[in-house]
Amino acid sequence: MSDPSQIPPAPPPSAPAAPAPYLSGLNETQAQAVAAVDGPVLVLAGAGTGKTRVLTTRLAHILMQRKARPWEVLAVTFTNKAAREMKERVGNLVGAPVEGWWVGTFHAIGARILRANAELVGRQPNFTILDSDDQVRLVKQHLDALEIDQKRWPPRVVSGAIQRFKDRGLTPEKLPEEEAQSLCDGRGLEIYKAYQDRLEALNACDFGDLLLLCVELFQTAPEVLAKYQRQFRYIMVDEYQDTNVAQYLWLRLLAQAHKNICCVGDDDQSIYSWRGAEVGNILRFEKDFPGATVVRLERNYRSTSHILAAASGLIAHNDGRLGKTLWTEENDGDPVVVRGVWDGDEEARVIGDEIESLHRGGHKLNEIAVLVRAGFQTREFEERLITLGVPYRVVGGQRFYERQEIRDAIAYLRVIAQPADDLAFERIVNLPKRGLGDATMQAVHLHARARGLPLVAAAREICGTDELKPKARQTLTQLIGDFDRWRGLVSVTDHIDVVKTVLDESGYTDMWRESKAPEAQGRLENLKEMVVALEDFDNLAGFLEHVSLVMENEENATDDKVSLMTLHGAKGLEFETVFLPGWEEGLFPHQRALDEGGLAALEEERRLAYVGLTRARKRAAISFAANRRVYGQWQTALPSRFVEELPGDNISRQQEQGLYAGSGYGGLGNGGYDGGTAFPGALRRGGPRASRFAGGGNAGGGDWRAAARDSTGDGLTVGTRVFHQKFGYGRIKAKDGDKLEIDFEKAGTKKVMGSFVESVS
DNA sequence: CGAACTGCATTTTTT
DNA sequence: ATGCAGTTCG
Repeated sequence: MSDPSQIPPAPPPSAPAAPAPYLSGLNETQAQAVAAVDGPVLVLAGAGTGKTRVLTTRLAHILMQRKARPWEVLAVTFTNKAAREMKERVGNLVGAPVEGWWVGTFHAIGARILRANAELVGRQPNFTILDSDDQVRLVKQHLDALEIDQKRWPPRVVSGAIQRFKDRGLTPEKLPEEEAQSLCDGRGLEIYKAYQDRLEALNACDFGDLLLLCVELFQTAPEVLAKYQRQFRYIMVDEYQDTNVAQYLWLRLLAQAHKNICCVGDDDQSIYSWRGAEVGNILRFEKDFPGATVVRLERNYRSTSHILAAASGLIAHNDGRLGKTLWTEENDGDPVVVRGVWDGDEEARVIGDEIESLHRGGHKLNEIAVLVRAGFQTREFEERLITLGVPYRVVGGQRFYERQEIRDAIAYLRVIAQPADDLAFERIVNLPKRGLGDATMQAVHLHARARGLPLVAAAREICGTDELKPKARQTLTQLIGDFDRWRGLVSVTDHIDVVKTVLDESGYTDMWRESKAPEAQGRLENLKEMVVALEDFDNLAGFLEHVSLVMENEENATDDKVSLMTLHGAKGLEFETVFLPGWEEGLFPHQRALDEGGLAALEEERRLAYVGLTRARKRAAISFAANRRVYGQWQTALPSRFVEELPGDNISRQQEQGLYAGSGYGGLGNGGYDGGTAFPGALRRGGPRASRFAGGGNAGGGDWRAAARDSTGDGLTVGTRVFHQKFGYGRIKAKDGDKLEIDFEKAGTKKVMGSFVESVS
């Protein structure tokens, strides 16, 4: 085990005596994390503390000190982006691209190991990797076959459940009875098993299998495990807080021999429990790896102290943290702006105006982000920014390889590369329309089941019989002949030409060319783009592997645009200015989290808030609206509890926009809306509904939070008859602090804040 | 086989 | 409100 006080570590005799240049500029704890090369290490890296720098420097250090040769180093990430960045940065530190080391996502590395040992887990090395769409379709087929009510058990849900089993390392054999019972009315195990069997028959793996089958492989073939254990002298893991149980098992098995495993993560940024991530993995690290060195990176290089303190104050409301105290030497900067606005329109308007004025002042749009809780929230900002003519991009929409035409094209390639790929075959057998409809396919399916063959093989056989109508038989024979011919091309022709030929001769391109659909042109262009993308690969197989594992959007981040994205999407990024709209109870924290997940879910929402705030370098502005249209209905909203959890010293409520007056809305005049004082030019543009709010006054001044507190104990008890500016008269049904549930005579039951109503009887 | 209709849900996302 | 998916009718 290395001594953390060695900074830099004493180099071995063969290395140069002077401290390596790549180590300069690290702070003390960072250097500690880099130097602690042997034995288990946990690096708790707070937001903005130079995590990636530590990770890459540590890797470079291991390589430069000749502690290991490149292929003895394993570095795992979650996203391809992170893997790419790591490769690039380590290459820069070392001074040349590093060849031969194992860097990649869990899934990519899992796939690599599985391909090398496929036959040990019932697959062939060229197995297909199914994406989530395929998974759902496959599950649907089984639900059909087992006659399970798909209203009660939608394929998406069942597929998700199976994925979650796999995340937790649960093979069908290990699935606890009650888990199996609770899925598909007791037939959960049946369907899980059937699904797994089908994957094997298809020579396919889903994403979960890439890890779970690896774990199985390691457990059933000790000599294979031993080989990898010996090989990987040093293992590094990024974003450890996001690992699921399967990944944890996978890592633990691999690290067993040398125990040189370094996990980097931040429990406070764990926001993916809903997709199987186990914060427990990072919380338990020291128990799992006794004698582990734990290094806390607490010096933040990103944010001003106000932003940092606001974020720290917020996250301090969570229990069960490993605990870090972030600090910075940055200036105070501006306090975090907290702004209450009348409704969602106004929120978008205010933020839009502010973006515009920052831009006029020379602020890069690239350095501005609007981070929302849920995807649909980007819409109002889009509309506003379009009106203002401010360029923006919505990060994280539909991905290129998920588009219909791309998936169709890929299905053709999959059938060629992998004749047993039934899913791909079914997708394109009648695309473009060839007259191979349900009747034909039913016959093929029947035959396939009877003979235990993949669909293409069954189709080939059935064409030799007179089972099909002559026309269908002829078409199917021709299609299979085409497949054979295209397959023959692969070995003799450039793969790009193969793809062009396939798209051409199959009639697929023509199908879109002749289509009158408005989006047809765009689809054709996407297909062209895909062909261009092929140039980066040596062969079809390589391309298909890329497509299944490296699906990503090629965003040209070079254009100067405002980023609109979800809080989840923002993790790992930073911006000079960050807007955080929609901090309202029910939206953020999200109602679903409050209803279903209990305290754990609330804490995860809080971590999400923490992630959002810590994205900001210089400016952060939180906002919440008193009224918001939800599913086409106006609803009042209470400020998020997270707003109240922010330390008062680090926030500033913008007086001039303060629509939450100290006295509440009751009794204020019925004069027209005054447009506010900060943005006099911005006229209310809302629909007819908006005018109903025109009575909302702006008393200015006052602390709305104080108002909220004061509102308790002022006669608003259950049963009291009250008046609300928007909803009219009603009676208090329930009370929780200053939050009231009121049965309104006209508007029905609503939750409102006490300061919004006045007692009337 | 395609168009129109109905009903329904609508957090977060990577591989 | 809206969009999507599944179903039903022409």
